[in-house]
Amino acid sequence: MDPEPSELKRLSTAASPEQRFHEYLQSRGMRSTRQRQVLLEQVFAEHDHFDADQLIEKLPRRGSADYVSRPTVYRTLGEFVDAGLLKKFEIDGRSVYDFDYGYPDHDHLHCQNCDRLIEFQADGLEQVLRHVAERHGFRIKAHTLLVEGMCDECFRARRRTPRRVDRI
Amino acid sequence: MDPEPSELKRLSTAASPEQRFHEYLQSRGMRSTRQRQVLLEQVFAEHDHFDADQLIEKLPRRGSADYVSRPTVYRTLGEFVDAGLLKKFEIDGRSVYDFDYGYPDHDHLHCQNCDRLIEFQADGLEQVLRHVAERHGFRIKAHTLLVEGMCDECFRARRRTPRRVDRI
DNA sequence: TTGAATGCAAAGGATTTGCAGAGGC
DNA sequence: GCCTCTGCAAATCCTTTGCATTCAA
Repeated sequence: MDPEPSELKRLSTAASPEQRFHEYLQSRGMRSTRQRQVLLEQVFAEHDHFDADQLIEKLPRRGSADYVSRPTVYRTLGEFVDAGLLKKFEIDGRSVYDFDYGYPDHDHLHCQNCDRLIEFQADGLEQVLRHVAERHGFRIKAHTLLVEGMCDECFRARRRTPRRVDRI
Repeated sequence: MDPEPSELKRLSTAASPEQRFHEYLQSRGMRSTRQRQVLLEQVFAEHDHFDADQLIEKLPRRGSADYVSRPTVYRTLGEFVDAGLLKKFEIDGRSVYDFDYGYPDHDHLHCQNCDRLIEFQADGLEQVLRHVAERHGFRIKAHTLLVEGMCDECFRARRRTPRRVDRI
């Protein structure tokens, strides 16, 4: 789950994530608090997938005026997902958050060797899904496609100096 | 996560899951115990995805001669995955096990309304993935495609008697 | 016989919740 | 001032682990 620069470019969109989130808050009678601001800024400062702990590491520490507690981080991430800013999925039992707003649709390759997450855009996928949905009368809201395997780097490295990784 | 009869037919394969598992055990110097037998039978008695709790509910209770403890259930499910009999993925933070041996490749539609998991075979998917793998020099070992949305039944039901489901 | 496997109890780790005080609007 | 939000501490939920005992080979 090591963050790395995304290959995908940002799409220009009507509203910024900040604007969109504020609309979301207003429409629900929710308040714009310091904590929500801090998180909004930190999350959208970088454009990469992350989990709760990785986010917390980057936040001001306990004692700082901008400290945000762990429960609030979780609560707010849930709100971002609700607001359509982030997408959430799971790898090995932990939640990973990924950008869903102002980003082109994409999925991930997960290297079981180095744990890296690599974004990709699968050309034909949308069509395949549309077809499936039609056949089953299913209304698609979202999808997560996670491909497990070994990335190119690890494959080459292993060929040079073979070492076991998975189990015993 | 309500189990329901699979639409997919069983493929005839060289060895039965039982045979395959015994080979797996032997090749690793592991033993064929009563608990592993009980689990093997219960799991392959039905051909449907399940989680640990659903499996445990169907097992003999504490006190029975065929009782299997929770830790052993988890340990053995891991062995089934290792042996290539089951596939494991996650929905809402809990592990779901699905048949991987003697079954055609398939993925799932997950209805966010009734929580049902519907299997499907996506025709073009394999090709799409092969293409992605090639482009990224990625060696695919497995994939999980989970499509979230609303199943036909729920959609129709809701149109008749609209009721909110997701949040508040 | 002997080392692998099990059950028990307890630990672990991520995430959530109850609640009293703080703070937007 | 009212009602939402936050931080704290503790709880929850699923899953794993340590260890003494049981049991397959």
